[in-house]
Amino acid sequence: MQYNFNEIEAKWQKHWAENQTFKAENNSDKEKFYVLDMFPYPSGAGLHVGHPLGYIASDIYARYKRHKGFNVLHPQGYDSFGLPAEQYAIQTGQHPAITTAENIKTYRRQLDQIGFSFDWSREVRTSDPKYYKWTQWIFIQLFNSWYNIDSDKAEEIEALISKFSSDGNANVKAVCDDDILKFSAADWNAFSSKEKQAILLKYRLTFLAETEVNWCPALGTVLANDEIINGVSERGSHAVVRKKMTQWSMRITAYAQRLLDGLQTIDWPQPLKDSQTNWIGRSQGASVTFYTVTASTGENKHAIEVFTTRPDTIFGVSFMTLAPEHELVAKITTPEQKEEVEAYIEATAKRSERERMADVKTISGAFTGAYAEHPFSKKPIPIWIGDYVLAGYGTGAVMSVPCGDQRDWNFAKHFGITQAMPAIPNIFEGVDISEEAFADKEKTIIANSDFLNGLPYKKAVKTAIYELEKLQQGKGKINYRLRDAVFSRQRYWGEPFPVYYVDGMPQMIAPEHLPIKLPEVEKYLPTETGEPPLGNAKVWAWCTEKNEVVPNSEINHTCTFPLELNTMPGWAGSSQYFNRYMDPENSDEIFSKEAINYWQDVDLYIGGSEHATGHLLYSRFWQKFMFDRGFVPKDEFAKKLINQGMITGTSAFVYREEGSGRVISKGLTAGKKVVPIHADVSLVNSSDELDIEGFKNWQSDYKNAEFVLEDGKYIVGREVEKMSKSKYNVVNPDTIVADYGADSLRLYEMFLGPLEQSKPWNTAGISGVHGFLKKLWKLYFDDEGSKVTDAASSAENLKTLHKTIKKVEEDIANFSFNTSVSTFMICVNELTAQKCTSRLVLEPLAILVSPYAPHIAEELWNKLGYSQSISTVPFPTFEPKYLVESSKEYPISFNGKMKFTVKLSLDLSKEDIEAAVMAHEKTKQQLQGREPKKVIVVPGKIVNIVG
RNA sequence: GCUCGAGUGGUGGAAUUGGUAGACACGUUGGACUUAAAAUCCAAUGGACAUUAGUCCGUAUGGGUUCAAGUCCCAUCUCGAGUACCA
Repeated sequence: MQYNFNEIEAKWQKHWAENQTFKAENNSDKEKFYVLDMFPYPSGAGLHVGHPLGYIASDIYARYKRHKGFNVLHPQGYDSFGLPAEQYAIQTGQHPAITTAENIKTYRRQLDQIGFSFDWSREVRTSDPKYYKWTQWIFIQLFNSWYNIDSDKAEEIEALISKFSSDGNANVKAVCDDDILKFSAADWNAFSSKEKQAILLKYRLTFLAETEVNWCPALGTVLANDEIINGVSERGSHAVVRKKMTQWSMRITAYAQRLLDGLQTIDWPQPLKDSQTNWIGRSQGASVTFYTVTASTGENKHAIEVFTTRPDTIFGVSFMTLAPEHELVAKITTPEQKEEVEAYIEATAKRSERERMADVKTISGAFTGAYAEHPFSKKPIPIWIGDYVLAGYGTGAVMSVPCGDQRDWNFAKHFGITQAMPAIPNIFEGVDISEEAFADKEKTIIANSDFLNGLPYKKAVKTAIYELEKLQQGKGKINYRLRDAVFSRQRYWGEPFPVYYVDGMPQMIAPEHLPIKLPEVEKYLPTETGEPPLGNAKVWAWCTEKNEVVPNSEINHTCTFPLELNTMPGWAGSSQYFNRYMDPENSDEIFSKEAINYWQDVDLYIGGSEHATGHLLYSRFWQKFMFDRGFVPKDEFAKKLINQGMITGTSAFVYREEGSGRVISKGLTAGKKVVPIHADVSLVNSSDELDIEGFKNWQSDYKNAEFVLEDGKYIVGREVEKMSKSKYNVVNPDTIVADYGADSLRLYEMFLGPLEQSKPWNTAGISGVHGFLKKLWKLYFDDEGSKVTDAASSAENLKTLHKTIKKVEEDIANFSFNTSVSTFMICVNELTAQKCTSRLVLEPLAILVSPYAPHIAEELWNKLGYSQSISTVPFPTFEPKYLVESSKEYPISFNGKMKFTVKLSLDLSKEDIEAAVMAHEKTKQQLQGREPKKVIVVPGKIVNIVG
């Protein structure tokens, strides 16, 4: 009987689908286990071999947990809103929903043929109105919440309103906009409805704000910082400019500290935690207020607030620097300096992000002519502007301490010739600052600083803050780099907001009327007036009487109002999808209490590290919000997370000689001017030899090109790059599944190397795992049929089996799937050599292999006489008694170098071992009469003879 | 620049708390079977020297700790990922 993988795999995939083998129940006596993959964006290119890597790993884990008796939730779905489908729609006019549905079909077919144990009955698609109804619902919950600093959590806005009407806002401590005026209860009650709404908007967790955004004219959309790579859009590499816009924003900053603290409670990779920590960017210091001094005219003093991590260096301040965009610049600049300052501001505004990044060495700035007063010495300090100070961080102003900060030092040196720039004062004891600033805060004490003299860093910080507080010119402060997240996108293919506008004020549509479905539009581009694509919709108004979307022509601003034209960003749909899987068909609630209380949270989440500061941070934010409001029982959504590494492609290159146009084999290119050109990897064999005819047919430009060969062959160059269509290095899983089977693909992807490591794809080695599956098959069958007997298993058989059980369980616990594949190979090699046919060994072996190669395992199980699926059969139990050894091959080392081994009983004492080894003939030979200085004996491990 | 990770045969990689470096595969070479090929099976395979026995050298580089270092410490180099003037 042959191992016919195509037939077997099709048979079992059909069986699993028909019997809903992997359907998870929301109530069970079994313990729950939730294994989650990052759901894919269904792109038009389909899956390549890199995509399934994480899915195979999580599938092995999920299947293993089923064998261990858990009720496993292992869902899959699609993150199906996104820019590519929209861009395709713009180009072709094809509705993104159609493209998306087609792509999903391809993905589903490709996923199915790999034999994943997904519970497809729970599939979600973020672009499905049944799903995004709940994304809209969460948005409404955020809108109806504010962050109470006293209780340190989000609370209902109703509670805030009743506080306002009874006490005003004086005692409310909230995370909110910072331009809120104080009002009493009487004031509040006297406000108009619109005034009240405007004030509440400053408190809500999702709110409208005028924000400076990254505007990409080519895409007609705003991009998040993490969607911009090297100053251009991640997708399409279009130019990006800064622009002010009214946007929906999410008050993620309210959660900055809790997002940091929560990292301590979850088992996520350290590099990922580090990158979230850096992204949140907590820094502890002080805010200090400086007042401008005005010359004779006696104008108003202006307050300039700065944030500093070094209040201890307050006496080292020799000038101040404001961001060119700082609002005070225009107010304080003197008439004499006006021209220079304005010229500088204009020049900075012109510099694109890209230019600023490419050129960080250039120091530029301008003097405003204004001075501030030092809070303690009362001396005047010149106020400069410079683009090294960022408007978006801190207060957009810094107190410059050139002796303690290199950028301030550079700035002061650069402008040292102007009269406005004072000489650099040194406030550090015994430190030379003539060549560079001294930023090491621990290694000195403060000098030339009045009451701070002689104090080390920590004490000086405390004292400085204490004195600033006395003057009411400063206080200790914690600053975060994290900024509120912009939540509006000027796109078509995203979730519409459940928002309409009455008199310019946003109103939420009541949850019972959700979902608000995306309207049809003729064009997917922004409108000619610069409005988002939904501005093209003809039926996009909200009637408050009918409670439905009606044609725009009915807008009368009394009962029918315009709807929001922006849509939500990509991360909206992915920030709670893991909870929706728990109860995806529920149309009354986002999920039932029973479902969320049963499943609780994700036990294992596998996905790429590129989501570290996007999806994974936003999801944690929404989860904490959902927790505060009592919707979920856990404030972290995933206990454990594993980052799978990227599978890179091995690109192939041919070399075209400049001038002649000849295509030269790699070995002959030395000393010639050649341009490397990507060749499709399918045209190259495993010895790097190019199929020249194939290449000519593929690239007709080279139809008549002359190919210069070495030894009669054209050898291509190889380079490891990210797998991508444009690099012609994509390997499709379909052909591998057709040629070797899904089980081979699964084993091979695991066998390639550690899960978390990135590694190049190379199909050459797949014959190894395929050969293993054939050998496995042959343990059970020969040409006549089944070989399995009821014969007793030998001690040797059992030793092999239990060694394997032990190792595989350890490997799964460590996500070390590559080594368990090796272990299986060793096991099968040994059992083959032992001619093992015992059912007592071969049955457990089939179960062991089942999580990794489920199709062959099902078939073997079936042929062993069982009618049920192998998928929930208990995992074999490791029994140490089969591995007990009575003796050991001791490695005998001389001065740490292993020379030979001696087989000795493990019962021997240290002294016995030493005596046995010393008496050994080879020992005498090694020592050649010398007397050893020392003999190290580690029973069970090693003997080392020194001397 | 900063943060994190990694450097082991021709290749992918293994070595769980310091204790036999190179498991398991791929590739290569030789052999068996075959008219031939595929498939399958057997043997060899880190390098150098040595007919055999064996000797020496080997985990990016240079030091160190230790009876013993791929593993621990210090310094350096290279590569990868993230981040971008964060006051």
